[in-house]
Amino acid sequence: MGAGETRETIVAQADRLFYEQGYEHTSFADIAAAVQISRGNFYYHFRTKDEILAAVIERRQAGTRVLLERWQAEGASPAGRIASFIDMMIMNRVKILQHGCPVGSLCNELAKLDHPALPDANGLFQLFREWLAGQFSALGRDAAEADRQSLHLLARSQGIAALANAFRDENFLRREVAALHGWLAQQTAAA
Amino acid sequence: MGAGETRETIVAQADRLFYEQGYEHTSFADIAAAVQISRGNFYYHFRTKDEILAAVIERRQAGTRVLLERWQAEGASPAGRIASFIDMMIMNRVKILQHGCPVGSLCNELAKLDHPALPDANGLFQLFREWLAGQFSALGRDAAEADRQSLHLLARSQGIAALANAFRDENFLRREVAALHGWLAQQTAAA
DNA sequence: TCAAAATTAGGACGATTGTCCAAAGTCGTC
DNA sequence: GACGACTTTGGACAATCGTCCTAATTTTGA
Repeated sequence: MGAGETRETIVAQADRLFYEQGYEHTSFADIAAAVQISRGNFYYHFRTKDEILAAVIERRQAGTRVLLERWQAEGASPAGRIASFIDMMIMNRVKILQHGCPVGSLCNELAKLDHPALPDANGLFQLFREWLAGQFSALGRDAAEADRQSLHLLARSQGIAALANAFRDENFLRREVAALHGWLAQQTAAA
Repeated sequence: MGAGETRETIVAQADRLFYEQGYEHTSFADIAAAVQISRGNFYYHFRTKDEILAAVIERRQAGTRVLLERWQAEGASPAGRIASFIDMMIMNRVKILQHGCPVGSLCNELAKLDHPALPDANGLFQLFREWLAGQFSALGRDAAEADRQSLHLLARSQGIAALANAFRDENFLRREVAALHGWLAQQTAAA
């Protein structure tokens, strides 16, 4: 296996484990076992745990950018694109019920650890924030109001993920997603 | 210092540290240093880390019950009591901006750790859930609808705390709290 | 006052952590 | 086919973790 492939596998497995078990709770041994390589080889690709965290965050940012670009290209209207964001919680409902929001839980953990990579993790929120604000702008809102609505939608989503995870309640998740669609329809009509 | 006082001090400091740094990231040494006792004395009061976590959760539950009873007694109406819950985010805004919601972040962490105390931590959510549902019932909702509105409000609050913490944005927090009051007024009018 | 009980101090323990290294293995290239 | 670069291996390392024990100290009660 080439070095690039091994590295990519390591980052992918670390990404999954950080989501499922948390960053600090996941050890080098855990990742090495998941990738089925020795801890020494692990060190060849990443010298510190911070390095792999940075790689995981970078990977998530790249994935998020791809996702947003797809929604941008496939959405027929700004409202339709925002609806894609909302429906993401339905698409990922199984994992959300099990492990919460990957962005929110990571930022929460890194904040507690006072970890230097926290701003990069918050950058994931920022990607969604700016993209959503762009959609609300396209709906006719001025920049400040578009940002406010973007943050409102982000917050609603975070809360839904947090409580759906705590109560393992899929009905609640679907109900709140429907409510968000209703809110979006109101915003569209008010434009 | 009597044993009861020492124990209480330990739990109080552990409570604070678990909130500020997270449960797993806080070591016995950290707590002992905060209380200014030796680790050996620490072990005299709590034999395992799980035991102290259980004590912290119990303490938070007791504190929550006191808080809810005070709101129950001091609130002039169900809507006023719900407003007390919403305003809690303003009262605790400094800590929320710094460390998020104590309940949400603890449940999130324990879920990742697959910790046996997770149901007890979720019980903190349940206390608010049932109390809020009681208020919405007093507003005339049937039990199922009251529970749905309770969960909706809880989720909104969780999301607000999560994003206010991530972006360290007090204006956002105040704005969303105001929006929640507006939502509450709508619910009251619709009763 | 003095022995018994309760409390505290300080260190030892095995396990695990992140980090690091030396040696072996694998691969493409001349 | 052999050389040099890249990749992998398994273990060593110091530090820290939760846990536990024994001895010293303080408090209590007769």
